[in-house]
Amino acid sequence: MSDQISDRRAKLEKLRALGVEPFGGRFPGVTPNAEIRTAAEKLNLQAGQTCEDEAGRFRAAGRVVLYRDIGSLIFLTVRDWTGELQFGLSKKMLVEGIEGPRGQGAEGPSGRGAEGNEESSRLGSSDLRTPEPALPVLDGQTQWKLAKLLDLGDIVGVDGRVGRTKTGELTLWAGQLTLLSKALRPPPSKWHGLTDIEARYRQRHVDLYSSPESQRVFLLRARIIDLVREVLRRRGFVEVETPVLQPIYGGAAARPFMTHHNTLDRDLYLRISPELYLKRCLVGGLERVFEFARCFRNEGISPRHNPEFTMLELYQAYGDYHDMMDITEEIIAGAAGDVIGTYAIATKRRSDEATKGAVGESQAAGGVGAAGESASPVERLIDYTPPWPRWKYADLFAEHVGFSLADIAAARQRARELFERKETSFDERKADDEVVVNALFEHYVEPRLVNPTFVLDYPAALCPLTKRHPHDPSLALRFEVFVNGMEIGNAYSELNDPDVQRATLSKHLRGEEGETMAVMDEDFVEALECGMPPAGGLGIGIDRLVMLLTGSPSIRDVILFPLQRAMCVSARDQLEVSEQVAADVAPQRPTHAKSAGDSTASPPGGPGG
RNA sequence: GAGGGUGUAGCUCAGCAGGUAGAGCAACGGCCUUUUAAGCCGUGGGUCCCGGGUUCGAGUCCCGGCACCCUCACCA
Repeated sequence: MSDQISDRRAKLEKLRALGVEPFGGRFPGVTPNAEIRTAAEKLNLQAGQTCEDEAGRFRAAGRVVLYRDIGSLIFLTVRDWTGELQFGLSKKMLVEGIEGPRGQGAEGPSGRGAEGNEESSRLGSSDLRTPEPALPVLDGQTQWKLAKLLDLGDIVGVDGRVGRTKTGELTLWAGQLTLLSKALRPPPSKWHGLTDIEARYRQRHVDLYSSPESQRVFLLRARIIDLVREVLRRRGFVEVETPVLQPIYGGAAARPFMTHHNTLDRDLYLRISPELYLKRCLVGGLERVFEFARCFRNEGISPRHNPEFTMLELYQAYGDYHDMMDITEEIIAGAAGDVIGTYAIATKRRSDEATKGAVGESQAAGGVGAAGESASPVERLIDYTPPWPRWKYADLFAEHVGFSLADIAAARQRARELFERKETSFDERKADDEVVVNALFEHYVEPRLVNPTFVLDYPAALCPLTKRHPHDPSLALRFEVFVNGMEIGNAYSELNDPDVQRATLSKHLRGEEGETMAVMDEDFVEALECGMPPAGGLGIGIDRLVMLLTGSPSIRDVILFPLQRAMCVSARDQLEVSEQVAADVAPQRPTHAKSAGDSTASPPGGPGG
């Protein structure tokens, strides 16, 4: 075990000996740091001045990120999820009790303890809730000793008054200091946070508390999802939940994860798409439905692919894919404008990629072409201002590939050239015509679609779940939206003819490597036979959307806990050490944990039910 | 699955012609009532990712493995 951890454990015992509970308890009435800052601005405090009246009293809490001990005076920089604030701890103030100790009831002045008051009025009369035992009020001497034992990473609370130091820094001068949680492991440096990308993914909790930029991404993700819900509710959609465990997978072309239900003794798949169930909802008369569907695809991992990801899917009865274009624009441009605050958002690259990656890239690209621009990272500014251009698939193909997609001979020849030059592993000899054409489309066209672009009217053979174009049955009423060369949305005028559906699901296209959308689901086709209203359907990759809007270079930067390989041996050793410590500590816990002794109920930490 | 890169103290990183493993921050002891990544004095801290090999001697060279990042392929 590292010395720093044992040092901190030693402090833990010192604190207990002083009568300080190191892991705190309920601490109601906390004002977020950002709010304290805003409120304090209005007080117009001079440097060196502390606010003497009620308007300057606050209760604040957060994690200690900087600790400056000047002897009889300690300054803490404390961070919560709204920002940072300096706490001032003065020996004189704490020991002599200049602020006067206040009991647990101290909710702060009226208007600020609102949260606490509301809770107590709601819960106060209820016998169901026994109030948590108040933390013992510490005398001034003990509080000062506590202040001296604080470490970076500890979570503390303070009741105090705002003021400004000689240098003008806004400071909450503590009348009372409360330890809310001791940190037994040291945090990463405040200035660098975790820069090791692997550590950021494996120990996301550390990444989050040490990097406000990382926290910001996930707070924005939540707001983007909120905004999507608002847009859809306003349009009359209802949110539903459909099965993740499915007897037959469908709705997309992908390899599934398999699992098994023991009691039913039946193999099941984790869904690759919610589509077929949401359409059953349409059959059932739920006319506008959506789902934030966690989907699972057993395929490669890349900066744009995670084995589990979140897809928004929605279906609107009596609509078509043009309605879906409007919704797509409203959702994505709306999220850019309302959540991010601008229609112009830059993409980013890994910061270390600029130097390290460039070496490998230029070597790899050495034979391919003189495009030495890869040496410098590309940051693109993407413009989400609606409306977005709408191009036909065939037109884009002709423009960028150089001949008509009807010229199959030319397409096959071009595909063979790419294959022979090893620019792609796609072998046209094993593929049907439409698959060859689409491979060229993906190679030549998609990377060039940087600003948001709708691509309309795909070859019907590629779209087994889509209604045919009324004037040209070789086309499907489908669009995909691309941003920064990446597909982020896909929509159809939904196929609702059960006979056509049965036929397309029965037909397997060659060239899809065994992955095909055409998995026959007789139960689904029977549902269509009951009559599904004509409808527009849309899917948007939420993770990718969040990537784009937050300028994150990898999908793993927008997924809290991305899947990682098993940890290496040394990391497991560390875990074993932790378990050893837990075993050592466990027997003495009851002296501090009151509930453990007097309760026959649930095990510690259990839900109690 | 193929190719390239990375792995050194709690964190961020140096070190390389093979010759006792370094800095800043963090930690530990001491001083300081207005600091701003506080400062000053002193101290401790390493399976140089793991396993082999070459060598008198390997963090450094060679081989194998693991993890992560990037590119390509499959896919959203």
